[in-house]
Amino acid sequence: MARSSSRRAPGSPAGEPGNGEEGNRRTELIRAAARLFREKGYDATTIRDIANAVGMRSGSPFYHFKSKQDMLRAVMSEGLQQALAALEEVAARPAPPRDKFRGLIRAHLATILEPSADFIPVLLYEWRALDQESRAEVIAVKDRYEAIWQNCLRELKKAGLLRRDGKMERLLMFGALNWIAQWYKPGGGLSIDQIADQALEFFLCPARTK
Amino acid sequence: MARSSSRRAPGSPAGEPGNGEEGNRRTELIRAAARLFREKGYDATTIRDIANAVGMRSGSPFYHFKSKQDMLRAVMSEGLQQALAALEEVAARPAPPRDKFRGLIRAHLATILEPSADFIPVLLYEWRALDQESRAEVIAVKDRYEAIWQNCLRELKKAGLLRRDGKMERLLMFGALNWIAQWYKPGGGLSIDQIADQALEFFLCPARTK
DNA sequence: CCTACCGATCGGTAGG
DNA sequence: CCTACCGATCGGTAGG
Repeated sequence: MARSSSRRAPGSPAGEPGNGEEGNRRTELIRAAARLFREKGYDATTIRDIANAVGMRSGSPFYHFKSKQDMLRAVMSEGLQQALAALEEVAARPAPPRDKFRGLIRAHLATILEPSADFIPVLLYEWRALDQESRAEVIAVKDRYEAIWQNCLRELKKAGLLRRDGKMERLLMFGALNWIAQWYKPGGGLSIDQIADQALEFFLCPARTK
Repeated sequence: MARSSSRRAPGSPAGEPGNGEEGNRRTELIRAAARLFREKGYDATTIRDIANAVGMRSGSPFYHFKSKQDMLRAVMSEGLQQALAALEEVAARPAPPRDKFRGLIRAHLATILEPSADFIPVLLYEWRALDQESRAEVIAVKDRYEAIWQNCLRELKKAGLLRRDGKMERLLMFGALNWIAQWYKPGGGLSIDQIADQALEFFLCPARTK
């Protein structure tokens, strides 16, 4: 029952009357937590940091979350669900393998590189801070996320655009893409789409790349 | 002056008489710190954890290091210097571009995957925990480490084994390789050399890969 | 390198 | 959602 508040659209404006208020405060807290967890790490972020970021006092976040761990779980779980939804939308659109692959790369890079897209970087780099019990919930969604990629790799191989389509290749690609979050600065030299194109060219076989 | 103790060989046995004792205790502390920083993160690791790991009481590490930050700096800085030495040894041996590239990959993977090789993973994943003042010292060594790779990429391109040899390609490769530290479990299915060969095949152009 | 300790800060709670 | 607070723990130090 307490979970049903997460059904509300996360981006809806705060000015509206009715039961939207509570969900908006919760969403504000999750966003602030995601940003701080990414910038300073889970352990270096205090409840007081998060509360201050949304104009609350130190005890008040516990009205919305039962613990700091629960905030981390929410950041990772809800962030990954949004990322999966975006990826599924791309995967559902019919397209040749190479175009679909580029779409997946773009969606993934948007998820980890766009300003205020802190959720998945937190998932990637704060995983060990998540309690053992909460991990299964996230892993279940991650499996679906990875399956979409593995399907795409299979199609690419069938089309002769990739030499191997094993788990190893998927992990090498994920590493290359996820690492970008470590050095990319928004507003720098390259746009997300330009980076996506360069990664695409790096991953695929040159013979039929055009 | 205080730094001169780091000249001592880090692996020398502890049983010997003379001035070797102090350096060995310091080395034990750095190793324990590296392992704990990697497992739990810098902020989640306490001085007491590190002291206990080598059989000391909580105040004693401060006889060897002036602060917890100083231990992190030592882990990163001395770890990277060792990694650079290993990489330079490979780079100095004359070999065709493809073989040299495989040698670099193997050296790098050994540095991040071998049991008790915790130093560079700490450098990679705890960077933000390092004080601003200590970063320059590490960056200077990192620049030399990266220059070796960039040189090798240039030779690979000249030999027609690589399409592009820019900074972007180096970063994509580093990401793919460094990410392996996130999922690799020693004693699992693949050896480090087998992983190196698969990565090599993934990175290079297929036409002349054999 | 140990004993004994300190000030600061942390996650979390009671009661409203 | 705030006020006021608590027990626990932390990095670090003095003195030996």
